[in-house]
Amino acid sequence: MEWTAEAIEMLQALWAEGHSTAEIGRRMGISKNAVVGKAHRLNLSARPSPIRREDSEARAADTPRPAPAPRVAARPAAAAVESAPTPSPAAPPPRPVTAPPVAQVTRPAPPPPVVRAFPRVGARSCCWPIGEPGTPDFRFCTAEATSGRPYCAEHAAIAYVKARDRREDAA
DNA sequence: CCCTGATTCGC
DNA sequence: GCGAATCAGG
Repeated sequence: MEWTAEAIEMLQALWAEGHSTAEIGRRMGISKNAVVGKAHRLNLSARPSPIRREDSEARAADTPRPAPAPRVAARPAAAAVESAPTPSPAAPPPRPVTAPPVAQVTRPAPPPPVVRAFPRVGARSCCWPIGEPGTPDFRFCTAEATSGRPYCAEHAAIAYVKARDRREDAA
């Protein structure tokens, strides 16, 4: 693979659009390894990795436990329905009266409702890039994005390809 | 087995 | 520098 300036820009553009490395590879006709390798070399490796490579033995001795990870539940509406915890049909365990008297003094403050009032989720502009990123005439598509998609209908058709058989397309 | 990204290492 | 092989997790 000859990494021309154009190729690198395309890689960065697709990378910035959030495509997977394999997807970028497909769109550019190269392997995902090439994409990952180049991205790594370009120091733009910033995508959330599914895995964590760290030796667990070295840090086993001193586990500082930096943060208790206060599970901030965001996402108000979407995709929160199906993961609802099943309420146990059995009766709730009666609190034994022998509970330590000072145990419940410090009640954790109830988390404030994280209801972000989204301005309008369904009516944003298409974010399909027009032109070469970094050049003065670079802009984004001004059409209205379809609901739930970052692109307008026209560009969504280009951006989203059929799940199978997407070996090559309009790149 | 499909996917994901990360790292290694011969070239 | 490159990327296939490999690793590691979902």
